[in-house]
Amino acid sequence: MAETTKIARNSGVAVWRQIADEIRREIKHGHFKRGEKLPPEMTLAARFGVNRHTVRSAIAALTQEGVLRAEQGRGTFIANAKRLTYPISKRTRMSTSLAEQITQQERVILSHRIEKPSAEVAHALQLSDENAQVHYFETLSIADGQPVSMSDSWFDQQRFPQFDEFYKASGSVTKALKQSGVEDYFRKSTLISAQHANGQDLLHLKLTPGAIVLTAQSVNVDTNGVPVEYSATRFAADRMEFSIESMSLNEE
Amino acid sequence: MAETTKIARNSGVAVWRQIADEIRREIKHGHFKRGEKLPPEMTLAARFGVNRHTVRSAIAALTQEGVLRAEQGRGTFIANAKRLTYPISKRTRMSTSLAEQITQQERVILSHRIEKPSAEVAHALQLSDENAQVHYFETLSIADGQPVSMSDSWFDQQRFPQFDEFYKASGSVTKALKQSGVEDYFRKSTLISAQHANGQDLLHLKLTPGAIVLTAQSVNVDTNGVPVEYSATRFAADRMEFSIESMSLNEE
DNA sequence: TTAAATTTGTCCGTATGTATC
DNA sequence: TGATACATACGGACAAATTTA
Repeated sequence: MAETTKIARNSGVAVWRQIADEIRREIKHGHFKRGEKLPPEMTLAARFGVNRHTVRSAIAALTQEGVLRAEQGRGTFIANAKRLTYPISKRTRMSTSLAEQITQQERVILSHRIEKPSAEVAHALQLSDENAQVHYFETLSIADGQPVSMSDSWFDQQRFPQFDEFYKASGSVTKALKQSGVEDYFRKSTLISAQHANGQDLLHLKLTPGAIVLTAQSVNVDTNGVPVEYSATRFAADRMEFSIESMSLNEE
Repeated sequence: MAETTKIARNSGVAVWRQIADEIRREIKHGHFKRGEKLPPEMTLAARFGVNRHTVRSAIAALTQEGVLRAEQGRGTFIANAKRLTYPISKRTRMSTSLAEQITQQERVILSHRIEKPSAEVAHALQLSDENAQVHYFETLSIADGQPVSMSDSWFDQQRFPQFDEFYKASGSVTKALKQSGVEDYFRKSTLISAQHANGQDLLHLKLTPGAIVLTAQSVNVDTNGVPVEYSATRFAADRMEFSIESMSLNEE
């Protein structure tokens, strides 16, 4: 309650930054529990003896760091930290890889359409036919009620004409591919990058502006080495990390 | 010059967001070259018919996305995009993996000390001795004059007592390990995550607040499977991506 | 069910500081 | 040294979302 914290004016360090540092320190030292509400902006402004906007700058910085999460009308909350681990291995299956870490998971197909592949997709799926068509799916993965990833995936429509029916019926890529005649498949290559969340990500993954998404672009192939799926999945970076066990990785 | 762009007030979309979207669009459509200076805030404010602070909000959002880069006293510049690809494979060597993509590279040892391993480091290096000591190195990697990664790495000091001398002399982990009796070594596991850059990152990697770092924590083992190096490397996410070729990855 | 209060979000305006040219 | 341009901080007003009475 008391204005115990000293804010140094004209010290070379911006006031908003000092406030952010202090709030971060207090969270770290357990003054707040995860999920708990931070005092309102006006209260903090009074406590630190600054304008509300200065507090807002500090909160904005901490939000961006992933330390806080603000919700209009409700308040500002202490974000929780722990990440799920997603193993990237030859036989990674979305549905089984997280099973041990969570109690409940769900996959929602947001949209599906048949389209002409972009150059990127055609190259990944090795489609040389001028008239090639692909199934395009946009899916959302939810673990324990919280969205963790959004995925764009493409499948050869000529080779798998009924794939969409199978996929929609079973909700499983593995099952749909099996019904389409692909007994088994493997992850061939994965490209990992990170960028800021875009509008779509913010909406579906329930992120705040400034949040980070970890992107994995992967090509899955059948037992003959022919690509069957190309996908680009965007994970909420504060909820997920990737692990690669490479004792039998390629030499090169 | 003319105020051609329409800003819709009370449209449900914040004005600063509309301006950010418009500037992003113009950059994407080539209205500006990479490295070129954006018009001053006041000019943009006049063009869009808004207050300077509203333009600042838009610029802040784009800075955070990595689209722009503001420098006090100089101006705001269009950031450049293209990423280097870092292959994560069983025999990845920092010094050789990027050789084809860049013309010049350098590695600087920022600091070295002998310390007691943290629980995390002891576990990774499988050091059970109570009195274990490790070499700790902080290094900076530079490609074509631009910093790309910062690394913390640890080596068993008891097993490799002269490692620091060898490393400092050769500047190569591979050579220093060889001189220490390790003929060959392999990447055993890698953990990848992404977070916002901290103060150290901002300084050494020359990033702006809000920038993203891609983190790879990896354990390297000798031919007997005994850990020889544990490292945590932070890459500037806008300059690097990871690739994993997994035709011979683990089954599990 | 409604209305008021609370809390965060947006936008404007002004003043001053700091860094660069 | 002065002009330019970004950074910080203050103040006020209203909007939007949620919770409380």
